[in-house]
Amino acid sequence: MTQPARTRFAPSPTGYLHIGGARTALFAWLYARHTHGQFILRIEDTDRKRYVPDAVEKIIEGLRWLGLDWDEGPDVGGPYGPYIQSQRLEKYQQAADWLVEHGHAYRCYCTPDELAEMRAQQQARKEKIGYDRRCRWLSPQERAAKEAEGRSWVVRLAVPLEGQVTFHDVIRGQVTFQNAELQDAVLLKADGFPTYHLAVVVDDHDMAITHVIRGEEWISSAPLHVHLYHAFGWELPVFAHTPSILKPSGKGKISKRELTTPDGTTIPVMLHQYPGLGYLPEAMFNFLSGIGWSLDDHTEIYDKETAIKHFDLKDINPAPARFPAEKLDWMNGVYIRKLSPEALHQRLLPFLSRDLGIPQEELAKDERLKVLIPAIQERIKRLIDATPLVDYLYVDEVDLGDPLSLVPRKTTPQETVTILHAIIDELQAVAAWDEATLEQTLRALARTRGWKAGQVFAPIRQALTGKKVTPPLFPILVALGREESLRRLQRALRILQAHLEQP
RNA sequence: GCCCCCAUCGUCUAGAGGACUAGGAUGUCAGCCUUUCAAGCUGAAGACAGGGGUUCGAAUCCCCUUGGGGGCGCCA
Repeated sequence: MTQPARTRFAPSPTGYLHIGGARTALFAWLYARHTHGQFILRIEDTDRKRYVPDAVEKIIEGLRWLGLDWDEGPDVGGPYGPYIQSQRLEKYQQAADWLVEHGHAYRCYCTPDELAEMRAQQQARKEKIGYDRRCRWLSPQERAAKEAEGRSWVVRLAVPLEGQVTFHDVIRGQVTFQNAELQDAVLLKADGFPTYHLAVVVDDHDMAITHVIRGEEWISSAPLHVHLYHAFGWELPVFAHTPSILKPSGKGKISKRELTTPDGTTIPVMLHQYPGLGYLPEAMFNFLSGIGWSLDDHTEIYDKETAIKHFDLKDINPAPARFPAEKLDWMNGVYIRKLSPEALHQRLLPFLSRDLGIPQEELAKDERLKVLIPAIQERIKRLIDATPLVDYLYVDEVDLGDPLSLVPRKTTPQETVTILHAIIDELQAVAAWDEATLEQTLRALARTRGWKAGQVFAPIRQALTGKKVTPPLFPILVALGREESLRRLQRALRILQAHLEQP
């Protein structure tokens, strides 16, 4: 058995949770649960300029919807709190001071304007872009002078000038960078807030995180973090840089607040958009876990417990993946079909209520709807797909459109009038109004009169719903009841006849 | 431009030197079923990016090329 791991998901509240972030969180959660360790939620709100007020709330909502839970976090507390970085500022400031005192970092007095100017010059001379370390070599006297001027300063990491750093990544193996390629990154900003680099390292160490699981966009700053761990004399955590999820087009990774178009259709990339479209959280979980990881060589549908049992970081595929949107729809359909009719009924209520403008309580009691649930269950991929399959129940008069739409293929309008008459006669006389009896009766009618079943069914479908595509007829007849069904059939017949009598 | 990561059917993936005639899924197409549409079942087409090595043997190891992704901020 592997050692219990402490993993964390550390989103920045500069926006909402997107698919890629959710999948990374899911992997970190899976690994914590797999090892019977802990999963921690930490909020990295060190960028005051880009802070989005309700982002934390939305992110938490999204993670919970997905079915993730955390042992420690801003909302649940824990022994290593606080779990919000803006509440831990002293820790970072102390850490930065310590680094400066011990020669691992230095104060830099350059202003943003000076830095911009420096970069512009580097660009003009086609030199490598990056901080030229001018403040690293300042003499004590020069420093004293800068401070006397009252200039503000940032703390920068003094990276080794030569040699290389190597770290081990569970899903990529050894990764090596030349120190000469590294920047003297800012650790503490002029406003006293830490940058990501300082804050993650300090917090991951403080919170006893054993596995740093994050998106692959962090690979290039990992060497900086390794140097920080070394400077502090701390033990390195295990790194796992998760592959990014690309747009369905394959061009670029999925980014915040962007809707992507594969071939005309738009696909939401923010997690919070999915519940409202009628995707089930258990389907979403299953689906997301299957991007960059697979249970085995043939299992597609599995629950959380099974995933936990099989999951391992080292099995993550390092290659970036496109977002396979079509597969999500298929999988969501699978999960919808797995629901009991009662459960599906419950989950459908908010969507139908919204689309039909009918209070949920009213719909919940509607027996007609219940009759139709099993029939629509295998016909929808998302919860929002149900509305057009039941909306005809809730209209006073069906919109028949062109009266000739009542006429089936290979049938004349006159013949259709005859068929409708026969249907109405038959249904008025039918002994019991249940699916079996109705089917028997109508099939018998077709047989004795020499009509194809479709010639009888098509006009009924059209008369009752005004649609060409609907769930099966008999549940609809039962749902509407004898009286309403006949009323709609008679009205359809009248309209067709009237149409035929016109010159 | 420089650095890093990556490379199996259209797409998501299995594959850790011989078990590969490269497996599963999705999507597509066809057939069956059938009252429409679905669902279901059957079947088909469909991939190791290219080139060099290493080895008795390579999808699997190494190198190069190409292609994709990421990074190069007082953003995370």
